[in-house]
Amino acid sequence: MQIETVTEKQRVNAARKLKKMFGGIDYTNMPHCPIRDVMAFVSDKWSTLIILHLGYFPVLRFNELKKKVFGVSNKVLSERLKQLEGDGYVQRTVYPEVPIRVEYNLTDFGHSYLQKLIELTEWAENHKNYVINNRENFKK
Amino acid sequence: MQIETVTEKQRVNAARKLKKMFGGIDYTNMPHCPIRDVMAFVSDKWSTLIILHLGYFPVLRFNELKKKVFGVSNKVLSERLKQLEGDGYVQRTVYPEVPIRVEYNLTDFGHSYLQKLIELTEWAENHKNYVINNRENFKK
DNA sequence: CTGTATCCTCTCAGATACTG
DNA sequence: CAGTATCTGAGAGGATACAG
Repeated sequence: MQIETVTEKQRVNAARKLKKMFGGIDYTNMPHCPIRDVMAFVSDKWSTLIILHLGYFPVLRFNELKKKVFGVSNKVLSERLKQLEGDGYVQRTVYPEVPIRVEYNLTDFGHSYLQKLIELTEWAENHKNYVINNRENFKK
Repeated sequence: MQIETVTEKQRVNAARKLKKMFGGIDYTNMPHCPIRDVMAFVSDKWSTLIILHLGYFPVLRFNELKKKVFGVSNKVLSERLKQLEGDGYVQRTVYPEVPIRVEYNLTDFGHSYLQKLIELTEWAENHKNYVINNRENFKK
């Protein structure tokens, strides 16, 4: 697979942004690092899967999500949905019928995040084989 | 904080990409989902921190990394570096001096990934306060 | 200096049963 | 249907000591 070259201009730009990110960090006294908070929140497998699925299926109910997001347990799905709702990514709508019906969909903010997530997923898809290849050769 | 609006065009585009991603998925028989593999590999806290640091400091030795990537243990740092090397993100160079010197730096592929990571981190930085705000209000 | 080996803790998540 | 409650196990990761 061909790896697209990162141009000099891109690298300079990256360096500038990194400097902005790292600039204020004091390694000797760092109760919590902003970058770290941010990465922790991005890096939850189930949350990202939930958001991607709600991107593809605009509205889903609890048990529909449970089927789509294969392998997730009641507990974790419930926890993550509450968290995603609390953070503003997901809207939860209750229809007080019998039996009760609850629908989930992305908010505008959720869609904004979805864009980033798709970009990342695309990148990963495109380079998956390259990584797998490397990994195989490295073992030898 | 102002959330930038996701345009209709962007949403349509996202839907198209999601369709491509989700299109081939059979929920009834899915030993492993490609999206999932991909997300798992993206979503390791220590790996992302290592890559971001190697983006900012072009070359780092083992113990330097250990100081910068605050809180990481020998074991985990060593594991992740081996993995990142094996996958092709990081180059490891040994100088057989006494005492031995080992240097780590990003490969071109690593820089390509770094670009994506920075974009994501920037997004997260920009929306951090919005999320924290939501979270506070949700508790009430 | 750059790791590896070992042990040990402790969280997270899966399974199951149950409730409004 | 949409979750909550409880229990349990696996496994990730921290601390420490040690090796090349």
